[in-house]
Parts: sequence; C-alpha cells; structure tokens
Amino acid sequence: MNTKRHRMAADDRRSAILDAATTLLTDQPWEDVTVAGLLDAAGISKGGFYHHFTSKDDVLAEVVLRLSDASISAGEDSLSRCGGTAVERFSAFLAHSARWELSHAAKIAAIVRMAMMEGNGPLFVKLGEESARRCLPLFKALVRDGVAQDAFCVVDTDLTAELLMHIGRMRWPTFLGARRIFADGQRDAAWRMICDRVRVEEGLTNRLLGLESGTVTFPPLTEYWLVLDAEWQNEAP
Amino acid sequence: MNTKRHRMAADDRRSAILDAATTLLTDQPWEDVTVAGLLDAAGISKGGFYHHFTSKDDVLAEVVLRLSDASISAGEDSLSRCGGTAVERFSAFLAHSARWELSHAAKIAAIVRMAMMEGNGPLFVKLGEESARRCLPLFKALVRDGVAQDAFCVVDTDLTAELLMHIGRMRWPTFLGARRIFADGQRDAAWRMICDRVRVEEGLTNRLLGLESGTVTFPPLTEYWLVLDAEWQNEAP
DNA sequence: CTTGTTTACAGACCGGCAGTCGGTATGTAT
DNA sequence: ATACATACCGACTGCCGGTCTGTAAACAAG
Repeated sequence: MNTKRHRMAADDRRSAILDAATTLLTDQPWEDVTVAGLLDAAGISKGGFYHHFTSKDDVLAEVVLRLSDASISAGEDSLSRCGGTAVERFSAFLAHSARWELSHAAKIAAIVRMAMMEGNGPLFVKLGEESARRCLPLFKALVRDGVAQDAFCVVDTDLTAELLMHIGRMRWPTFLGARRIFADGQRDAAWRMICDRVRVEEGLTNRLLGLESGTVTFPPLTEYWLVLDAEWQNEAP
Repeated sequence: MNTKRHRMAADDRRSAILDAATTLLTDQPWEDVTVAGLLDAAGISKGGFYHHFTSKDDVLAEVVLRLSDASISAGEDSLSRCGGTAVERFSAFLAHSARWELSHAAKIAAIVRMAMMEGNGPLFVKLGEESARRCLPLFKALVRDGVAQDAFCVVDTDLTAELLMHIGRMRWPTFLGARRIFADGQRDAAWRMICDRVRVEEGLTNRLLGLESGTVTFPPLTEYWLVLDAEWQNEAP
C-alpha cells in the first residue's frame, strides 16, 4: 500500500515491460529470467503484469518481434526502393542491408549475443523462424526475378534463397568473433577475418546465382571497418 | 512399500529411463515432459532417478547423444572406408550415408519429428550442435582433400562444408513433408518432391564444389522410394 | 550363516516458480 | 455525484525440479 500507484497508458506500460525484459535478456538466458525479476525490473506488480501479458512466453514472443522487426523492415523497404536490372537490384539490396546493419552494429551485436547465449535455444529458434518468415520471401523474390530476366542461373530458386539467407545469418556471429580477437590485441587477424568473410560471402553469392565472380558486389571492404571501430557497450567479459 | 523393489544393473536402469524419455519425447515437447511423468513411464522413484541422473537436462543431453550417435558414427566410419579420388570418395560417402539413412528411415523420421515439434527449441539446437560438432569436420576433410587434389574448386572450404551440411540437415524435413503429401493421396506430387530434392541437392553440391553438374553423384533416385514405401509407426495425426 | 559395506532405490519434503483471483485505485463519461 | 471501465496490487495456489533421510537388495569377507 505504501507503494505509489503509477498508472500508465497501456502501450507505455507494455513497452516498459518489454524494455525491461530485453535488458534482462542481455545478460541472462530466458530460462533464468523469472517473472518476479521482470516485475522488479519493470516496476510493476504481478497482477499488473498479467493484465498486459498472458504469460511469460507472451513477453518473449513480443520481444522477438521488436528485435527482428526493425532490421527486417529496413530490408523490406530497401528492396522496394531499388530498381534496375536483377544484378543491380541484388547489389543495391546487399549495400542497403549492409549499411543499415553497420549503422546499428551495437544493437545487432547485442541481439546476436543474446541469441547465441547458452540456454537460449528458444530465443534463437524464434528469431530464426521470424527472419525466415519475413526475409526468405525477399531473397526468393530477388532470385526469382533474376532467373526470370535470365540474369541468374540457379539450381533451385528456393534452396538458393535459403542458402543465401543462411550465409547472412552466420555473418554477425563471425563479426563478433573478429571483434573479440580484436579486443585481444590481434588487430590484423581480426580485420583479415572480416575481409575474408565478406569476400567469401560475395564469392559464394555469385556462385550460387550462377554468376561470374564479382558480378553481384558487396559494399567496399573499408565500410566494414565500423565492425571493429564502433564503441559498443555491454562487451562480454 | 507395497511396490516391489526392482533392482537393476545401473546401465540397464539408465537406458530404461532414457528409453522412457525418448518415448515421451515422441509426442510431447521437452518442456512438457515432467520428471514425475518420466518416473511413471520408467517405473522408478524420484530417489532412484536422481541416483542415475543429476538433472532433467542431464537426461536430455544423453538422449541427444543416443539419437545422434548412431547416424554420425555410421557416417564417420563409412568415410574412413572409402578410398579413391576425391570425387569418388565424396560420392561414396553420399551413397553410404543415403543408404544408411534409408534403412533407418523410421527412426530418423521420429527424431526429425521430435526436433521440429513446437516448443522443442532446446532439442533442436542441441541436436544441431552435436551434428555440427561431429559432422562438420567430416565435410571439411572431404572438401579439403578435394581442393588439395585440385579436384574441387571452392570459394572457401569451411563455409562450403557448412553449407553442404545445412543442405543435408534440411533433407529429412523435406522428405517428411513429401511423406505427408503422399498420405494425403497426392502420390505423384510426393514422389516428384523427393526426386526434385535429391536432384537439387546434387546440383548444388556440384556447384558448391566447383564441379560440372553430374560429377559428384547421389544414389539413383529409385533408392529413395523407400522414403514413401516404408511402413512407419507413430505417424502424425 | 553373520557382519559390514556398497549400491540401487523409495518417498516425504522443500524452495521457488508461473499463473490466478478477489479486491483497490485511477481515470472518464454522464 | 454516480457509474462504469481500466490499470494495478499482492496474497495465494498448485505444481515442478531437486534434496534428503532412510531402507532394501547385492556382494564381500570372516
């Protein structure tokens, strides 16, 4: 009773809770996040919490949506805005995505760290499902257009799109690895790791699309310096 | 007290519990499997159970090992037994694996069903990790040898191996899809789905390895008829 | 056949967890 | 002022994973 009763707009309260959950998730696997802890972090009572969410997992689902939405939306509308030939479109899409990712490096790093954390299987799977649900169609469309224009020559549209997405999914975990190496003082090795990764992705992308190496292009390597350069909070110990 | 005390050899008891867990897992996600339920299914008390396992998750870990070990071991020693050129070795490995899989279709199907079940993220992830831990090195070795012999021309050994494994991982989920379609009466469509899948895998494998289509070969399509033909228990409702 | 020791097992018990419920405060419309 | 809706509270419940104390079976030694 001594606790003052803060009444907030439903949406504000929801996002406050979601924020708290996201924060907790940065250094705890979801299994270890308790509703009590979440209540504490969000400054609300159990009754209040269950007025806004139906279950603990309900919160996770929303968190996943919030985490993935920004990046996926960016991809979706970058795609809708690039024209030209299939090859140009593909390269433009790659460039837009890369730039968006690089300018949100800290946030992406945090998400990847969460997803890769021990005991966070559910989060990892849900994020994967969500990105498959929304990103795969993008890649498929891109590939299909190229095939229709006789620009690409793929073995199979769907599997090719899936592999392209799979490659992209493993990019940031690799970047984080480089980042760690960089922090260890092996700066050259770290930078080489990043350059290699990008070059390899470009090579594989062209190969999967049935193109000469260098046809579809990734942004210039120098842009990726941001991966190592950016100041991030919450670095792993 | 009225319960008779069955005293068993430790190993027998362990595997009895593991069997029970595996059975429960066929129609329940791991989250929903309770220790009490497991106790009941295995016919043992709590004290007995915790004498053999340190935790519920300990059981899952063991189950994962048991599920994955047979197939992975088969792969490992089939690899060790095939000689010849890199291309021959690769094809032989593919053939051995395919035949082993096809002759254990029911079991594989059950495992895949478990892993793909809603709310079984942890199982899915753990199985993936285990197969990555043991299968990836196989693929890497295969690819590396081919490159060393100038037989393969890959963009990057490691990523190529990873993609090859990823393709393989998605094979049986696809087969199960075909199986469902088959059960629905669309027999031709189901069979076409399987043939397409195998052809596409073969095409992509050759492309990733930098080979002319048809160089590395999968077993003849007719062998895959077993996917649809075999009598399996526990078909999904 | 005793005795002692180890090992497999039993089941009462515990702390903590997610989720519920009756009730209370804080608006907003009439 | 009255009535209704909505945000919120915290005691409570039921269950679940895990521990603990104790007991019965197997085995070894004398």
